Amino acid sequence: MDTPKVDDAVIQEVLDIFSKHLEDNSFRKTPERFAILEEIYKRNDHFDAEALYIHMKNQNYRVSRATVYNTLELLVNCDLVKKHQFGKNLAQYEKSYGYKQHDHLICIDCGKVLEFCDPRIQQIKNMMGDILKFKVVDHSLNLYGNCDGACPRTQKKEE
Amino acid sequence: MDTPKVDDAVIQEVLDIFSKHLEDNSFRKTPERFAILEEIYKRNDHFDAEALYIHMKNQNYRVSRATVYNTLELLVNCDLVKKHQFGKNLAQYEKSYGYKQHDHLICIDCGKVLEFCDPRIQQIKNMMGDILKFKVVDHSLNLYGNCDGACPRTQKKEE
DNA sequence: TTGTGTGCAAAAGCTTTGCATGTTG
DNA sequence: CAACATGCAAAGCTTTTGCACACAA
Repeated sequence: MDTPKVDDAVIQEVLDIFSKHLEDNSFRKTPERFAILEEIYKRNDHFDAEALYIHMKNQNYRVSRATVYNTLELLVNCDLVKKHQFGKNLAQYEKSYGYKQHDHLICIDCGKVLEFCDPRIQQIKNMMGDILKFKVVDHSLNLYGNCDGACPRTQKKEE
Repeated sequence: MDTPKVDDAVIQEVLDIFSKHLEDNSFRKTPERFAILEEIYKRNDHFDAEALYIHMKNQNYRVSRATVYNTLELLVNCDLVKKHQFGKNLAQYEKSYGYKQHDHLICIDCGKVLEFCDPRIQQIKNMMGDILKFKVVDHSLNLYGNCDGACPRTQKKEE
């Protein structure tokens, strides 16, 4: 729910995983790719591509939007980053290594995102895959509502 | 799962509901709004705004994209149409009156969309709402996978 | 008659692409 | 050194907005 491990050990692990993924697929190991992965794993929130781009710029990295999008796709492909669409036409991303599967509850008033886990999702995936003859490889469950008293009505109070 | 009722009785019902909704909110009853609703209820598939716009044009209605988007929003607000995002940056819509709640299974290879119902979703919504102090008003559950043997690999074979 | 709704086209916002240059393998 | 990745800017696509005109109330 809070304070995920952001230590250097985790960052080293994901860098290694990414490095191997690039190797296995004959993609090149560029400094930009590793820098982007590292910055993502120093963050703890959900972010969009533009925010990540700005963040990289602020850290004085010389990157382009194209590279940010390109790298995000690579990271999604090797399961180090997860991509979401919380109802709007704007992709949101979050790091995913070392976190257990979870889903999201989104406040339609203030945009706040909470996370939760429920084992019944896995059961539903298995059952529906069997019944409908689908090989289910992924899912997305979003609950929409509002956080009532706690809702600041403004965009993202705690940032 | 198939052949939903598309008879005139249903269309009349939704036209009445929409009419009342417009009245209650002091919105005007324009021919465009009713024409769009009617065309939506003659279809049985998931569609995007552009496809609906083209469809209206082909029927020789004189409508604009602005009106299509405007009307879709009105229809979503009064629960006659449901809006989805199946992973891509493109809103998909479907009529929702008279259908029981259902979720979707999307083929990542051919884009085919299947529907299913599972009561456990409702349980999860209730439980998570209680635990996290959220008033859950809506949800979206998409399962992604592929339909293997049945998958035509091409976009939407049956259209 | 008044003001909301519409059509049209331009603008906005997110993402992708083209091209010349740089850099990895 | 050859091919791929990058930066930059332009283009693409979906959706929204501005404005003058039409029409519902």
